[in-house]
Amino acid sequence: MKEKVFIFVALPYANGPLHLGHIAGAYLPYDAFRRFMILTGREVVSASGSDEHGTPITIKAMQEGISPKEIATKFHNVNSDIFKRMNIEFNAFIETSSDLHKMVVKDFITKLIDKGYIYEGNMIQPFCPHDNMFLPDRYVKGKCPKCGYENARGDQCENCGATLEPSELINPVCILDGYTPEFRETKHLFFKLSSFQEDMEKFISERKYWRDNVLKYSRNFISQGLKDRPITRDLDWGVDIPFPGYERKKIYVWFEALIGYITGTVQALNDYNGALEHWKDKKIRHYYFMGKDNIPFHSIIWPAMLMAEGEYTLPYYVAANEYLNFQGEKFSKSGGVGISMPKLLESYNSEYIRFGVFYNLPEGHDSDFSLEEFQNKVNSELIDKFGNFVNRALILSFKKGKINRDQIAQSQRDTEAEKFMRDSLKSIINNMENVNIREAFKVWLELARYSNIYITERKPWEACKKDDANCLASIYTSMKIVFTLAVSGQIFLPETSRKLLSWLGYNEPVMLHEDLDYPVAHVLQKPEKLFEKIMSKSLNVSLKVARVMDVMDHPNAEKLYLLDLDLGEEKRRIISGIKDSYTRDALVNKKIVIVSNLKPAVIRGEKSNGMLLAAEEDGKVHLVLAPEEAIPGSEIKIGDYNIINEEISIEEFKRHEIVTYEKDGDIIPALHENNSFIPLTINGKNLTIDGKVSKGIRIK
RNA sequence: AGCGGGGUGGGGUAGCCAGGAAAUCCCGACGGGCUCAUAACCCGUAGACCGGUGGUUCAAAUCCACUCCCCGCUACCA
Repeated sequence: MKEKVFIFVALPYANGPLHLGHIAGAYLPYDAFRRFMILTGREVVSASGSDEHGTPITIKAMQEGISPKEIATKFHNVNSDIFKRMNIEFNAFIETSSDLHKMVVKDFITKLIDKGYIYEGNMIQPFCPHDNMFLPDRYVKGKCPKCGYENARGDQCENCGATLEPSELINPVCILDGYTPEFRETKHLFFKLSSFQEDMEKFISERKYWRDNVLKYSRNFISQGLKDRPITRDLDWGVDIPFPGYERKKIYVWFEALIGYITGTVQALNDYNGALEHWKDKKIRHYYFMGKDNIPFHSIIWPAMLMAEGEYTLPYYVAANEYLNFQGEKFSKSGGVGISMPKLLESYNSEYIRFGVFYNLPEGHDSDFSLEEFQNKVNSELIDKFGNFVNRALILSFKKGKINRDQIAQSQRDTEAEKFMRDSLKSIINNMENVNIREAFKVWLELARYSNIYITERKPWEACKKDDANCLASIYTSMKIVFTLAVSGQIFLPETSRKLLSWLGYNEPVMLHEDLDYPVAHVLQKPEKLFEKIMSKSLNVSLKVARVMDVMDHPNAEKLYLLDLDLGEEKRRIISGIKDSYTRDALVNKKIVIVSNLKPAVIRGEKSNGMLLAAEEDGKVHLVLAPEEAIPGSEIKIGDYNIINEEISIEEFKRHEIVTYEKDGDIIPALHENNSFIPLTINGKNLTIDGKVSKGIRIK
């Protein structure tokens, strides 16, 4: 009978599209592990879903004038699509606003109430009379009573680090509308987490095989003493509470989202009672994947909830990853750092993205993702090393025709290569078994590198001219390695592996085990290229031509202008500090160049949607100008860069050094990179600089 | 302020928890080889006193103490 395994991933919050950090931190490692479990013969049930309730979604909905459900559904669909395109698969991907989930939660909580782990208590909560709602602690800000910092949040002061209650703040205000909140007493249900102090200590001490980061966080969390936690909130978007007197409240999201794992199991098996029976089956191992911020919820709180429930199986493994940063900074949608998955998928093949993430998996510690390194690694390691070896072997084998195992006698070098291959395979399996996905991946890649050396040393192309024995043995051994790479590669690069296997005549997934059998080397059709190299480099800087329509003085700033710009289809207003160098009349109708994908900024009370390019020398500003015939709104070309047009922060823009550069006697703007200068052009013509400037001046 | 991560050849990294001969891999530089292969592949050379100081040890990039930098989190977000 097949071993059963449950694999879960933290539910993504449905208030925005996932970015690469989420994918690397949880979903892709999960997907590799799930594929591995299936390929090694386990019967897998896996689940995740959209976490759709909670205040942030209701607020976003209010701001956009639509219902919370619409927001949730929108991002549920966006994220489902991302998973599909990334080949990240689930047996069930639920929505927490579904009837099924509400039913599961209700049953779960009822059981906890019956067993006495839920009690009623009162707490003082800030209430905004203007919005007519209770506010989460962090939605209140005011002066810190400890250090006097003006912008302290209701839960903690960022300046001195003090943990606060919203009611302690001096002059508290609601961050949504600035009104002063009232403090009202409100009753809530509490989960008796405190009664699991000893059980949790024991639970954690029994899980020495977990990763260090998880153990550290968990021990730290427990040692501070487990406190009871409220599990209800004064909200109208969430799961109802099956308890009299709570008709106008909902379950707090953290409590309810965790129960989504049970909902997911029910949905995957399509059998309510059957799924719950499986949850009671202690022989089934439960694996959880998540980012590090989610550790205590999965290593402490959820296990405690399960202990309270009494019958369900506790987590076997909690795999938390660290963070993937983007070019040195944390991914942040709102801060304009990083690229969203939809954009990334527009530019790159999902297999490349998977490769790039596995290569840099933030398993033991934070790691960094930069587009440049990503392309470099895809080109040099995936395509040059792996792709090329596979291609060499396939072509040799295709030309030679079918080779049967009985036909060959391996040389010592062949046996040595085969041993290396076997050891690699064992190591991949072993590492995957212990959820060391990064290491497993490295071993897989190392096998490809080794194999290039092997095939170069054996020179089948030469051997085949002399004697058949060496020719056949070396080709057959090479193909054995290709087969091994393809089979084990199904974990990481499913499409590439599927393609490879089909060329070898395997049209179904091939199960993974230490004694892979490959009796006949036979390449059915002339092999195609597995990969195309990433040729164009990407740059997330969108520069556009803009015609100045009107110029006004900034109402609250002496040195600033407001410029109304014509960008073809679009009109924009930007703010610029060029009053000392340009009069209003000198500006009107000029064709200037702006950074169009900058995150809008508010400067002295006026909103600026972009920034113009100019060089400043000796206090005088020189505008970057587009040729007279340039069409407003058209995009500037920067060498052969592929321009990604995604909102960026000013800091990120400033990393790109645009300078004045002398070419054929003219001073023109160019991007300075790796000691070379790439001119900015439009329709093949260089941009110009207004007035006389020296070369090498920074443009900003 | 608290918590977390990091400082290793020109750039990016592995190794550190379980200390041990020549510190890994990719890019880049230089020289050579090969031609089955996707301007690939293979070999070789130069280049790192492993942030600093002190300690433990026969032995430290690796353990301990102190110290100096960097970055992230403590806003909705892994």
